[in-house]
Amino acid sequence: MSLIRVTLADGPVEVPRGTTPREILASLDRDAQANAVAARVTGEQIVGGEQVIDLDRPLDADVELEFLTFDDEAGREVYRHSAAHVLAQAVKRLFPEARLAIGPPIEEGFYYDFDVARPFTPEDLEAIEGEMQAIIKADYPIHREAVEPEAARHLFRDLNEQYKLEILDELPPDEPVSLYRQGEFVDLCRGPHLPSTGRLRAVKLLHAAGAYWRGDERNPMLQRIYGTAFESRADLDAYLKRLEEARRRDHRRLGRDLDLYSIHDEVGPGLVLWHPNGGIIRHLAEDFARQEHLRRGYGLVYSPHIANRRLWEISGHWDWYKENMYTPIDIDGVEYLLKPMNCPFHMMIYRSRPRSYKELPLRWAEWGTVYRYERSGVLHGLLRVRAFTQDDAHIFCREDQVEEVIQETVDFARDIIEAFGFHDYHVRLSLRDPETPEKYVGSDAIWERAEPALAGALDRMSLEYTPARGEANFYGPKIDILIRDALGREWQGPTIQLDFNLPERFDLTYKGPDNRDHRPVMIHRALFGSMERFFGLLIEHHGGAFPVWLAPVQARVIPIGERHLDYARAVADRVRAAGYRVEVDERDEKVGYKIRQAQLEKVPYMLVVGDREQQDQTVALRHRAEGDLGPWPLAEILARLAEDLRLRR
RNA sequence: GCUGGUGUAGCUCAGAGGUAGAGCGCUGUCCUCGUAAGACAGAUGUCGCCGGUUCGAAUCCGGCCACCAGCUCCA
Repeated sequence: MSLIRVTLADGPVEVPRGTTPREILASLDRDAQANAVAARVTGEQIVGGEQVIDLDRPLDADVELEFLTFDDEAGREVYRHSAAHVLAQAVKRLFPEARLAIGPPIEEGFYYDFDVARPFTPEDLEAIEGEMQAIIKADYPIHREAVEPEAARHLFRDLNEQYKLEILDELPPDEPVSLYRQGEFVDLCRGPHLPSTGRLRAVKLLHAAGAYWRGDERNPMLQRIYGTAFESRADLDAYLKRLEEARRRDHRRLGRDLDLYSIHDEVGPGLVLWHPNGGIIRHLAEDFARQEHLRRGYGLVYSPHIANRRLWEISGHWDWYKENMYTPIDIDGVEYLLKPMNCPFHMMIYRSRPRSYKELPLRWAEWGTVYRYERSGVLHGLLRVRAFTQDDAHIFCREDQVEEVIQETVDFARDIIEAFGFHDYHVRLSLRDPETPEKYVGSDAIWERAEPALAGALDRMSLEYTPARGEANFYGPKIDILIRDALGREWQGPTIQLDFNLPERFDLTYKGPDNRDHRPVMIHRALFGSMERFFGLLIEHHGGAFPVWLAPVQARVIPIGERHLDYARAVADRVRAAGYRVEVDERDEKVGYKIRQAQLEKVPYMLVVGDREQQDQTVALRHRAEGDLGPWPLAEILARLAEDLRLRR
């Protein structure tokens, strides 16, 4: 019998060919045995160099072997993928006519899609979850089986699993496919999986929702069941609790509780009213950003909210963006359209006179309010609305300036979002899909120069990013910065997009040193993205407890009794004179009541004044998070506020 | 737009064919108070909208609107 060499974390071992990871695991300690969910093998003879495999998959080459647990992302995926199979098995038992689609693990759990005659009810989910528990208890071994595609096709044809057949049709016809069996259940699946269903410890179904087959709305709608799975009941409970806490940070709830903004049927869905508390934050954010723009060489421009339909025909929006635009307004027999974007106006400014290479790059910014028709089901608080203000800008430059301009702009974007406390964001480089060049405008040559220029700029800044093939706009590649909301969903914030289309359509040119006309490269960019969305994300990021520089009320003076009112007002006057937003709670209530109010409103500082403070000319300082800080001279409080402002705390 | 769910006081929610309820908040009066809710009293309202069934509809039926979760799409 031939031996293979398996290298574990603590050194190599020689084992007979065909030994399984599980057999090797048997020689390790109990914890390792209890925690392993799958194995990762690395080696020259492994397809792709490394692979995650079942614990029962025989090894037939020299490999490095690493056991994966739930704590490894890959291990977690295996665990949850197996949970999805248990879900499918339970559904097949209770609803034999259900057709299986797909059931992958996702970031925080798993789902499985089914084609069923009637959608699942909450009661169905309970029953299914019960059946899953029975399947877990039965501890069916999970077997992998490699078969020829034709055999698999037979099997699924007999089982009437049309979606599995569709998937089979897209797999390479001459490579074996893998089937996974547990009890009476069989699924077409690449795996890997847990050794047995009993290995699952805490599983919970969360909700059901419709989802189109293959994510295409022309396809039939399937019923998707979402669930999650953890290694222990306690971890599952902790996760559910975290979801609950996230709900408390939801900007829609805080927006109302903190009186920041509102949306009304009478105004219209997706149309936001900013209240004074939200308005001051927006004002401060815009003010800060505007200063930064000027400092970085931007010009400020303004444009109207409507424009002649002809402009949108030139820009191409009328052709390819029509479904997002509102119906025309008739003015003296001419059609005008509400702007869904600001760019055409900036094109016209560029074109308003001849341009020289000497004046490039030109950077023009506008806080432009745009109007887009969004389908009714997609609106979401401040994060997805129908009228929003972009901190839009267009940069016109020569091709040789692209990389530098991109770099400067990414840098600007980071400075802005980090100033607001966002340090955990995700950069995505959206590239074209070279398979479908017909979907993009601009020559191959320009794409081939531009894409590496974007990547190069990110590399030079040592920024980690995810390249995304096929995510580019049809008019050019882009860099997006994604920010998470309270529930972990990612939203596009800053975006920097190259545009090969509009300079062409508007026939923009500049005179080069050769005295000939050249086409400028145009870059769209928005750093907040939209003020509405950014505000929504800002609310969730801080849980409503805005940093001092943004807090609508920075300090509230709380007099203990009526006789301290004059002193309270005097304190407030001095704080206000120093430039802060301060108010006095003059209501005839107990201190505890007023403090509770201020805490709930997340006012950063409470300045409590009574006999002692009045006597000593001090203030009893309380911070919303740190609590009672004792007596402070006013001058020191002002110094502390100044320091908070400086550090954007 | 699609699938499912939900719309009752400002908020959170109970009520399920017989004339609208709680807590918080709000208003008033009293209390003059030392770090997250003082006491008492009062007012909350087109039960999302329109239509139907019924002697009678918040409740049953139909249509519409909005919201929530997901899908598709996107700043």
